[in-house]
Amino acid sequence: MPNDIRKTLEEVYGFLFCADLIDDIVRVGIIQEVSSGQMITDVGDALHGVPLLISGAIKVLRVDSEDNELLVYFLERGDSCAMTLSCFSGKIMKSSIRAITEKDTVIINVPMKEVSSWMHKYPDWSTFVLESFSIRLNEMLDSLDALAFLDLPDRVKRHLGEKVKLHGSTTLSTTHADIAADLHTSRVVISRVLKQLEKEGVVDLSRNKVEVLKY
DNA sequence: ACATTAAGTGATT
DNA sequence: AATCACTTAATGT
Repeated sequence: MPNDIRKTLEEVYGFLFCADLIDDIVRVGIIQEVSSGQMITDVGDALHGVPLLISGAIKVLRVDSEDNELLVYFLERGDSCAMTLSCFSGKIMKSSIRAITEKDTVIINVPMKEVSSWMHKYPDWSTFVLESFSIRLNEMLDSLDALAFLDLPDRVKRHLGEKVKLHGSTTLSTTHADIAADLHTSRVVISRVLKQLEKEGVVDLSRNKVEVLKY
């Protein structure tokens, strides 16, 4: 099994991390396999380590006082979470986001104290941390733009496009209510928007399924 | 056949 | 674009 992990790690992170760093990750990392739709982290949870995504996808959500959600961005293979990376002091912090698996997902969890020493030990690691921040920040700006500048039909289209890319399929197993939750709106308005998109030939609708025809 | 959950719709703000 | 109140349709037991 450890050899297996090493191989996948090399596959996903090999071009970023030197062999020594990969050795260290294998040594201290804890493999976590999570099935789709599971909440991994909630707002207020203590962050004990840095998760490195091996496969699958995770959606990162913001939550309001009434427990309504808003999708911030997705994390994919090779990504990590900026939230946890920000604690390189080694101090344990609390999460300000909720993380839910979008598909069956494998992550390798690195304890916080290791991570902080790697910042000095491995230039590869500090580069990875800074690059991750940069990517996350840009993704967040994209989401902010969508939220501020796009009307709902366009936001729905954008969201569907992202899901298609993520799942590698134009057939999405999702409900109108799920989409509504991600976009922080109500199911009724999503149903209406989707109906309109169906008339325009953009999607094909059936129960628990959205077939994306144009994106 | 019945209950449950998803989706559609008109009216109102 | 949101909410209410209700209907219709699909699916599981």
